[in-house]
Amino acid sequence: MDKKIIDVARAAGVSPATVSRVLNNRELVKEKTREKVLQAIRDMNYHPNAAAKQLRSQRTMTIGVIVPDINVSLFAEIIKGVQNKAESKGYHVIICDYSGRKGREPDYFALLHNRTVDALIFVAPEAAAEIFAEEADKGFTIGVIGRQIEHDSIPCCYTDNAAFSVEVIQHFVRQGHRQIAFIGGYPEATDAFERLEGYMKALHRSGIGFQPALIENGDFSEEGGYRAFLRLREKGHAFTAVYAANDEMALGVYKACSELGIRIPEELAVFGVDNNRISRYITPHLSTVEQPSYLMGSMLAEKLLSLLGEEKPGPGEAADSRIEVKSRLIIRESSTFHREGGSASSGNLGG
Amino acid sequence: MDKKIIDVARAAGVSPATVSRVLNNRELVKEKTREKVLQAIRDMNYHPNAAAKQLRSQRTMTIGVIVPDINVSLFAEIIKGVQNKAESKGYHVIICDYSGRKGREPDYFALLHNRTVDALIFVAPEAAAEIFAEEADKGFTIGVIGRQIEHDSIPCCYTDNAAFSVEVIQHFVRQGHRQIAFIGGYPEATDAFERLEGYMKALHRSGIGFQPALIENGDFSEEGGYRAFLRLREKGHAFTAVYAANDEMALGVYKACSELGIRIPEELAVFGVDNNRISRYITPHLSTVEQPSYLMGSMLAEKLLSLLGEEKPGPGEAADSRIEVKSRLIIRESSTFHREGGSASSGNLGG
DNA sequence: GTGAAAGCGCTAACAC
DNA sequence: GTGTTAGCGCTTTCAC
Repeated sequence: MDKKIIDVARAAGVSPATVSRVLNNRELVKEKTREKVLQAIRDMNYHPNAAAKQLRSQRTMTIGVIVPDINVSLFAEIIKGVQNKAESKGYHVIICDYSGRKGREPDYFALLHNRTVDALIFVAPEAAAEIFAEEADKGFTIGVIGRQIEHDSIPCCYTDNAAFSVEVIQHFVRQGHRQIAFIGGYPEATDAFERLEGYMKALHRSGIGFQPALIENGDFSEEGGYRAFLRLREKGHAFTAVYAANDEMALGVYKACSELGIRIPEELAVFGVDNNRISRYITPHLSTVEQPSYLMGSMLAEKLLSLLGEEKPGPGEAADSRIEVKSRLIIRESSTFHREGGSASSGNLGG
Repeated sequence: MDKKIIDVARAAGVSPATVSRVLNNRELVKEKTREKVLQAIRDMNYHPNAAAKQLRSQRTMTIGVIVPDINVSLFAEIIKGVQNKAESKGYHVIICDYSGRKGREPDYFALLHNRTVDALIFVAPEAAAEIFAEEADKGFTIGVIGRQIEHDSIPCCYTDNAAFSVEVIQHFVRQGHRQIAFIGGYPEATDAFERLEGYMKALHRSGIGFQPALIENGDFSEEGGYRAFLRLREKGHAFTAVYAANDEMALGVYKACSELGIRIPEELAVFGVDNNRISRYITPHLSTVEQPSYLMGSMLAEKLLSLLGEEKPGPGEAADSRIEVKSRLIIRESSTFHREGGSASSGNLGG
């Protein structure tokens, strides 16, 4: 078996309590004693048992992050942001990938219930908001990334999906587009929904108004975007531009266009979201929206960690921490072909 | 505070020991007693405290995975493989991303020393093999992915880097290439080194022999590949094909070619490794090698988990678990332009 | 088949 | 400043 604190204590000629004090630099310890203890620790290569420490101190020094898929760069970057911040404060991070397990998010609360983690960060655009509120009300420390949560003790870090979507549509309109289609994500995903709202708002402001026929849902996947695009075409309503709620679905549009011989951007302008690395390499380069994902992870982790440091706020006491971060449009070739006139009749797709 | 086992015991009218037996379905418990206990657990929404359980049982039911960068698809897939297998056996996974911390791998052994994890999986191509051996000899359970380790109690799962590299070069030779350059990774990375060995072996077998001037190291990054390619050109030794030890560096070659007006594959054939998703989208599509990354993660996790289940093998007792998996070439446009003749003078690059 | 009791290795009062 | 002691919540002999 490993060495324990009592062994170190004996070797240093002190009590276990003093060793503990040195280990956690809690109270003052005489410099000479501290040296002796440190030396003994080094000599015997002592490592405090994490479980015992956790059991006694009631803290695990660990936070969890729940993401839809670690193999999506956006989420991987968020994780790195969280991890970096957490490690700098002496915390560990445990990552849960729930790909293919939509709706199982509540399972992860067990990590909180059995005290495996001190706090949990959710990146779960489609989970019902109530499940978060319920846990927070029980006194658990949780945070959410990528969506706004209306709950005083749930910090969240998000970007204004509607705002940048308005910019995307305005960009299309400036290029002369009037018939603009939208491909959304899962119906329940809040971020995709907000992007749809921005799309409609912008169309309305531009005096264009929206056509229900120009809206389809993909499922955030390339294949879903591909099929959504084909459905849009089948409806026979002409359009000259497509705004896809993420880059994956935009790639699906590329695929369909390649099969159908539709030229991007001359015949169809395309815009995505996420700044997936592929968007920079594919031909033509895909216009997209960059979210500061690493920053979002880092900022929310910081907020949560500081919450863990404080005394638990009483029920109803506000944590007051909604962090909004800016996203920016990256305009590339796929959306920059200026159309003459821009009248409805210039549409040459659909039907 | 949360409910504890004694609360459940009281509610069910039994002793804590019995509740524990039900929880871990250890020994036989009368069906009726078990029902009562289960009901009480449900009623009070009881969750056993993980730290207490760990401290008492000396097992954390957690394994760790150390990867160079979670935002590299190859590693993300390995992780998913590990996670999937681990979860199916009731284990948690904790992931450590050491990007930008090359050489700090030994730090992660602390996870083992303080019993935060029961086992550790390393995906660390450039770490010194001795550090693993040292830990394994101390009785810790560790495994390695992506390289072969000559140590009886360190299971590993790897692919034959030299073998597929030979195939890559043979493919080039069949296309008529004679002057073939190689861009390696970090000098210490075992996988990149084995790819270099395969490259040299194939050249030798084909009766071509190798030119030291045609070998440069990148650092597995796009930028590194870019610079390595420029260095190769500066040396003035003509070549018509490049084998890059990973796709990232191949992308760097693409970038350089684009700037210099070199056409791929007509003037230069390119081959990468990893089947990075971008390789399928970039123009021209990049030929590459696909490693079964998810499978590697899953298989090694299974091996390690089964090791944890057994009694610790005595020192010197073999775990006997080197798992070799097959990789396959994916030949795309970047390497399929057949050259006439194939004489040395047909080289038109370099100088 | 079930209960009593003894710790797992550590930290936090509380003494001194 | 440092030592003593009492648990944290669970599992696991050992009785019965």
